[in-house]
Amino acid sequence: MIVSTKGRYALRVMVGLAQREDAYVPLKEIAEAEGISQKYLESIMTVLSKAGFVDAVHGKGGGYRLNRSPSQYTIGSILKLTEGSLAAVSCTSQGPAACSRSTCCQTKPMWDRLDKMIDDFFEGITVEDLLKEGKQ
Amino acid sequence: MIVSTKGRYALRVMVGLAQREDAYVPLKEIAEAEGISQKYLESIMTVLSKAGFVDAVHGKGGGYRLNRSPSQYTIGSILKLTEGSLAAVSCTSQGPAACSRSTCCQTKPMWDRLDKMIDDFFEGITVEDLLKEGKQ
DNA sequence: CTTTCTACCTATTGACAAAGTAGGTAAATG
DNA sequence: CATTTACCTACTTTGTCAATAGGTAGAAAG
Repeated sequence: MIVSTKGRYALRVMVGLAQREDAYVPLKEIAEAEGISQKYLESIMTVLSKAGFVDAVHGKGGGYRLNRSPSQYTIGSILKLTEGSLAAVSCTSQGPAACSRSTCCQTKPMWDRLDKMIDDFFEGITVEDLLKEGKQ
Repeated sequence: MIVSTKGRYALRVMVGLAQREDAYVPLKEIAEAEGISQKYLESIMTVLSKAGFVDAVHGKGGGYRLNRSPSQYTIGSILKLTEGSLAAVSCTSQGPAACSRSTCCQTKPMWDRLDKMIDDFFEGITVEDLLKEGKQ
């Protein structure tokens, strides 16, 4: 599984917020609309908020909303934020966790190409694209 | 992580066996060459053997070898066998585990396209391709 | 026919992360 | 001040991956 529920929920929430345009939507409402546990969703919204992907306002009439146009959010940026990484295998990671055989491994170049392909895929889609897709 | 060590080890073993051509290579030798635990590798070789991907011969002079030309093995076929599935997300699975929102989910079409892209990628590469890649 | 080499089989363990839960604190509004 | 909301820290549960342990059975050589 390359993308866990965390990233998938985040995407659905972002598309949902895009549909609501400039309104502030409380967490409770998002959770119910998407069928996600409120408590679990909290941890996801915190990440989105801290990274500046959404505005958050306390108190009555508050909640979350996007702070840019849906076309300004790539799917890749949202997934990298919530998942940490989109690597299909651990082989391609750098630093201390790097594979000791990476210099001679005959499969490594393939993993690099796969990573590149997946990254291009997600960076080439925006929240706006998903919005439109649903309306067809 | 879309591909675990099981699948990655299996690929490396298949490429390794391809290099040895028609010789029977004992598990112990493969494990040492690839730096994989013998016992763990056993479970992988059993899968490859039962699926008819390799020939296995007992006793002295025995071991494992490929039973087709390296060009006859797609990477996709090996990974699907050892990993069970190459799905990037659980959303795209059919049957009882299917997502209840799949019919209305605005992200689902994207996951379907991703799965297709990944499948095409792996089905378009063979063990022979990886062999050549290492020699460049 | 016995020893050695090899594959094959079943079960168990440890580590880790994902997914979800619980209970409280702080800010904004009316 | 009361209500609504976001924010924070910690915990539990679950499941899978990765690896380990200890055997059985087949094939070949001496």
